Formats: sequence, C-alpha cells, structure tokens
Amino acid sequence: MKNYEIAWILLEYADLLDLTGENPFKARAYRRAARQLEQLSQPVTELNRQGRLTEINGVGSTISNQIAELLATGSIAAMESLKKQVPSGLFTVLTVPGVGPIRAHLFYQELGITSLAELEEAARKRQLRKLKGIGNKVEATILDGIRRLTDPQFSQRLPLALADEYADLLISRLNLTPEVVEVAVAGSLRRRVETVGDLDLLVATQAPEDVGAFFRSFPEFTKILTAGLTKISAYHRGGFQVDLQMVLPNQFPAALAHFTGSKEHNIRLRQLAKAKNYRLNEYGFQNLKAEGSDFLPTSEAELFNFIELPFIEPELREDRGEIEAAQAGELPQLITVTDIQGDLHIHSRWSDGLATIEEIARAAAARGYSYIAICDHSQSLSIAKGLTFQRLQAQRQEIANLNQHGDLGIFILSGIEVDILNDQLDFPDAVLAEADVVVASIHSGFKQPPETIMSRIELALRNPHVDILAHPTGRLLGRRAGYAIDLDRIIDLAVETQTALEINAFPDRLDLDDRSTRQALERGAMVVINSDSHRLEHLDNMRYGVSVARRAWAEPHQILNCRNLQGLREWLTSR
DNA sequence: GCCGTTTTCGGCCCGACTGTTTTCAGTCG
Repeated sequence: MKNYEIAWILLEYADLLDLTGENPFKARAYRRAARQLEQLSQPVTELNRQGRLTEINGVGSTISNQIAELLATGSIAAMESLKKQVPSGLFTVLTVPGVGPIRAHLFYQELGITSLAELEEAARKRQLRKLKGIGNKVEATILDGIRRLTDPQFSQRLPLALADEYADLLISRLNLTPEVVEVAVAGSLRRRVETVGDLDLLVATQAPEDVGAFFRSFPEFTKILTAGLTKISAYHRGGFQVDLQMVLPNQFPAALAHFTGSKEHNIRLRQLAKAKNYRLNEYGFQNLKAEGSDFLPTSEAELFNFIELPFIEPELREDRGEIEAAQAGELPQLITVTDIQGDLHIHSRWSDGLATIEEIARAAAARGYSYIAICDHSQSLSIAKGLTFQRLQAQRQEIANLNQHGDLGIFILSGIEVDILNDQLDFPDAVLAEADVVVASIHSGFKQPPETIMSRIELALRNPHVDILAHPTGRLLGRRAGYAIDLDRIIDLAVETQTALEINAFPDRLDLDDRSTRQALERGAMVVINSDSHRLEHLDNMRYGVSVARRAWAEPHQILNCRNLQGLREWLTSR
C-alpha cells in the first residue's frame, strides 16, 4: 500500500467522524496524521515493519495500531463500523455550500436525507425550514448551492493560466479607483496551485465601503454572495467565485500572509506565535500578556522573522515540511524563470507548429535563452504532420545552416519528439543517434492496461538515445486522467537510466505535477522544464512549468535546462 | 486522538459573515 493510499483512508475516516458528530479535534488528529504520511519520504509499510510508526508527528498509539491493522487486514474495524452508521451519500451532501457536518448529520437524523437528490427535494418541499436553526434563507442557499454543484460551468476548477488572466483584469479594474492603495492576488493562485477553486484578491484601503461598492458593481459578477465590512464574495460569469478582502494599508503584509494561506500553513504559524505569547491573525500579532505591545509587520519577511523563521516562498506554504526546513535553515533556493537557459521541446512548422525555426530562435533569444531544441513529431503521428526520415534530414540541414549563418545569438539543437509505439520507438536507433536531443512520448493507446503502458515507457527509458520522457503521465487538466502508470517505477527507471523527466509547461498539461516532481527530485531524478510550444506565444508558458518546479522545491542545479549550453552538452554526452 | 522547557490533563488557530436567534451556532477559508 502506498503512503497516499493510507493517507486517503485516514482522511475518509476523518470525514466519517465529522458526519457522526464526534469530537472535531479527533477528526483533525486524523487529518493531521494523513498529511504527515503524504509528505513522508519513506514508505509507511517499511516504518510499520520496523515498529516506528509513532515516530511520525501526529501518529500516536491509536492511529499507529490502526495503520498496522489496515496493512495487515486491508481495513480498520472501527472505521468499518462507522461506515455502517453513515450512508455513503452523506459525503456528497457535505459538498453543498452551506452544509457542513452538523447540518448534514441533522438532515440525516431528522429527515433521513442521504443524497443530493433527497436534499434537493426536501428543500423544494420546504421541509428543511421546519428543523431547529434552519430557516427559509438557509433553504434557498442550499438550493442555490445544489444548482451550482450540478452546473457544468461551475463544476471545474480554474486552470492556473486562465486564473491569471481573470485576476489581472480584476486587479487593473480595482486600480482604477483612487481609494485602492494596493492590490494583490492571494490564496491558491499566489501559491501557484495548478488549478484554483476561487480567486482571492486583497486590497489595502482606508475606505472599504467605497471600494466594496465599486467592486460589487463590476459587470462580470452574476451574483453577490456575501457583502460584509471587510469581505465580499461574488460569482463571476466565468464560472468561479471571487473573494475580495479589504484591510487598512498598515495591515496589508499580515493580511497578505493570512489570505495566501494555505490554511494548514497558517495554523502552524499561529501555533509558533502562540508559543511566544502572541495571537497571529490577518491584522498582525497581538500580545496576549501585555496590552499595547502588538506588532504590525511591514513585510511578509518581517512577519516570518518575528516568529524566528526566514521568509518562506508562497509556493512552499502548504505545511509539507517548509516550517521544519525553515527552522533548520534548510529551505531550498527555489528556481526562478530567469534561471532557465533554454527550452528543449519546441515544435516548428515542420510538424504541427505554426512558426518557422528561425522565428522560434529569434523569439527564444529575445527571452534570454542561450539554446533551444526543435523537437518536431515523428512519422507515425500523421495527424501532426510527423516527420519522415527524409524530412527530418532536411530539417537538420536547415538547423545546421541557421546555426552557421543565422547570426541568431542562440544555439539550435536538432531534436525529435519520437512517438513511443506499441513495441518500438517511431525511429530506429541509428536515426535517433543522429539527434542532439531525443524526447520520447506517448500519443496513442491511452486506455491500454497498466502493464502495456508501463512496458512501452520502460522500452523508451531503456533506449540509450532517449534523453527526456515528455509529459510522463499524459494527463490533460480537467479533461483526461493520466495513463494507468506506476510513477514510482518510472522514477526508479529514470534514475537508473539517467533519463530526464519532463515538467511539460503547457497549461493544459503541467505534467509531471508538483507532487510527482518533488518525489522525482527527492529520489535524484533529473528534471527538465519544457514549454512544448506550438506557436511563439507558447514560449511564455515556461513560467507555469517553473511554478510546478517551485512547488516541488526545485533548485536550479536539479533542473537540466538551468545549465548553460556546455553543461547541457556534457550531460547529453555523459549518459 | 495527540501532545508536553507553562502541561500526563486540558487544551487543540482565528476571524468574518449569515441566519436564526435574543447571545450564538454553523459554515467557510
């Protein structure tokens, strides 16, 4: 059993505890334990064998015994008996905005509601308002929430790139009013999570009423959900929620940290503040012992320093070990976009790209790169005008000419994105050996059984000419899950064969994702960030790949294309 | 359920907003 699978079961247990009206701190204990398991670098099965489970933070005698039971028997008896008390449909009832564990439990106890459909029917028949503490407003909120849950437009999380665009528009609009002193993106978008559920914006102002009224009047909002003195929530016509927080200018740094989160990270910070006899909230530090000795940080760095931590980058604020690393002075020196020296996966007009190689080279040079690799598709991918051997030869000649006479200020490597077919690569070794860079990837047979896909990928990784495995899981955000692969095994093979794993920076892909990348890096795999550009503007998608790498704690020396051309060539020839 | 240079018992992060109340419970982030 994998760590994340065990963690998932503990999370389910926590939900069950919530739904049965147990002590909320008990559920929190299980969530905390699950979180610790997820970020563990060693297998839980191994720790269990060694009887060392209780060494994990948040795992005591009960949970360690239950994990042992789970590993031995495949289930936890206490959890199974809870499941008998709680129909599985109650979990979906919990997803309705305005319905938490207490109300879900109440609806189940009093009305026998165990599904979304039953909840909707009860609300329509005005049954809910008969219950204690529930009125017509709550009923309406629940009906609206169910409508939103089942509306396809609202059912998907917003991809990072799209969220950036919407946020930029809202921020430039907010800046039109002079009462706005400062605006910033907060929440998961600032932490650069691959998809965001809603947009969090923070404004510094002396006049929150005016800013609030201005904000509420934005035409793109289809409904104002809440409108308080400091917080406004609205539905955006793009199918997501926007939360605006307003604070006084001198509260801005503390508020920025607070609303950036994550929630779990904030809890850790507040615990540290509390140990120093301070309460930390969105307004600053309040001294719990001495009135008037409050502290308003003037920057996020000052806020961290006050609780004896160095500045922690937003991408790391997930309570995935960053607090401990900060305390030990072992935070990573995260990669930035300016560390990127080149892009090793770009398509030209020779296959399904729109730009010529020369146009690409000039655009890449303008972005400060010192090299690029043109990796057009191979022959079998006819839908993408895949290159035959003859056309590949002609393309190589063009690249050679450009390098020789082009005056481009950038070096063009001649590459190929070779398709991984069912039992071979799309070009023979002799052809691959001639390429400067070989990127291998799967474009067919997504639904094959795991063994089949895995043997194809293994074939590619074991081929000595293959330098990079591109978009390793094949997932498309919000559209297609990845292939059924064993990522642990792929990472092991990549390390063994010294093949680089790609973070494909295309906003639809972001493949590998942050968690997988972190695993790969921890186990010593080489990682490369590529744009997979098909037109010139796509080169700018590199930053989304860099975001993934930053969330994976990547430092420049771990990323292949942070090397200069000589370093890259040394790596390519050393393998 | 977990945990301990204030603690082996009694805490466990903190506040905004709404609705159903008549001082607070529930939800959310």
